[in-house]
Amino acid sequence: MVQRPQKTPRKIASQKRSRVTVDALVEATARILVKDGYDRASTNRIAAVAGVSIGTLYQYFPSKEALVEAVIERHTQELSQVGQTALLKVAASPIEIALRELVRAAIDAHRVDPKLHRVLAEQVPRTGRLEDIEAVERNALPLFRAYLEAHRSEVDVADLDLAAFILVTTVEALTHSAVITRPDVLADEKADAFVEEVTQLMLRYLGRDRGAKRGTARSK
Amino acid sequence: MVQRPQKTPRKIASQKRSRVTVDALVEATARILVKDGYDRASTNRIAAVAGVSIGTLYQYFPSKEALVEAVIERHTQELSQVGQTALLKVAASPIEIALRELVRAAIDAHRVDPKLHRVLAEQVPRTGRLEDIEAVERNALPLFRAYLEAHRSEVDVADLDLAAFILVTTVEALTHSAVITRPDVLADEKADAFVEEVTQLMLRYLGRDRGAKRGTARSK
DNA sequence: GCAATATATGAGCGATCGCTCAGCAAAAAT
DNA sequence: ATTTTTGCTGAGCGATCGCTCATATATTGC
Repeated sequence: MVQRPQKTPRKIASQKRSRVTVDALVEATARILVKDGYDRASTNRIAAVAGVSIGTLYQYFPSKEALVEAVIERHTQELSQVGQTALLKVAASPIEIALRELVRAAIDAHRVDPKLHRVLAEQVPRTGRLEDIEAVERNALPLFRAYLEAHRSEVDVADLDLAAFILVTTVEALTHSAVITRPDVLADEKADAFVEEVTQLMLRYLGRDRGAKRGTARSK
Repeated sequence: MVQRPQKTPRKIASQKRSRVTVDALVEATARILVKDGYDRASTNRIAAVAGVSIGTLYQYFPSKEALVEAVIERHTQELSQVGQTALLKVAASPIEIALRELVRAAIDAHRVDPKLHRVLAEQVPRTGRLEDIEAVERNALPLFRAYLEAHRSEVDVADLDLAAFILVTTVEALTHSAVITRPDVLADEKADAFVEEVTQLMLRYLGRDRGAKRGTARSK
């Protein structure tokens, strides 16, 4: 259990057969993480579920951490993809339109694989190379900042960096919390209200939509 | 390593001597968590640092999880204390004053023991009884909701529950992120600007301070 | 076909872990 | 003073873990 494993894999998958093996290992890791949690996700078990021997596992992943990192990498890519696609789509739209779409996208992203997302967020110790899962935010922040910059005239804030940080952090936290611990606020009829509230939170902060009539078309 | 330990301690500290022991164990656990991380925080090591035998440890804590839970409990209490005190202090103040104070309090709370806070947030697997560290939020939410309710006339939102959830989650996420991953935004000169931005985010959302002059007295 | 290379196997090592238990020591009750 | 209760000790058990390595099997290049 002492951690003095390699830092790099001994081999890199080159033939098709081995690429299949690598995929199976990553997929098995994800499945076990979801089903049994991080602590019970032993490398022996992962190899067994992937249908390969433990030795094979260590051909391509130098440590358990590397395996989990691959899962995080894959998951993060999927999330970021949703976000980037959404940002591209609304790049030319005014903030009133764009922010609403981005909030929707953030929720969609968290729904890609919520169970895995939860495990990664709650159980995987962030250590070494996976210091923070919030790599998604790191990806999203500069992109969103660029959007704000392009729409500078619609936006009334002193510090764009700070504003981008605040908004990205806020949206991530709210969608995360909603998906993970408050599924009720995302139930069918209520989901729109939630999107609307978060959108308003952002719009008003940016100095738009001030004094808009409120309390209409929102229930409870 | 199989997890079939007791669920309750065999003994409960009754004499002063043993209460000292219990304190030492909790304190040692916190110190080791900070210094070595969760994985290396073994019960044997904890007992050694606390200066008691491993057997004694298991007199008062049925499992490693119970020990960590005690640390979380203690830490959570301290945080909640800061929040509750602040809320009491501003209970009668208008939201323009109160929210700013609450933001400050949230930052202060996260500064109580940031290193421990970080370890608890990032490394401790949330499993079993410690499903979510965000118990702080669970404590804060009803209190803050009550404050909003008492100031209903100053607030223009349709759904108080939803608004309270959004604001509490947002403030927690922003102060957490700032303290943990962006200490730069809390540097001396900039801290006030950060407080101000977060306060404005909340105030504007609640329908106050619309159309206020911005871009003054804030730098960069 | 045959060597060379790439891939896969799995028994098992060394380390560590969480935890138990039989016995001893101090404190409280009698 | 003696018994009873409470607190403390630590060697070591059983389990599991991450991981290595000697060996075997596919695949590729010639």
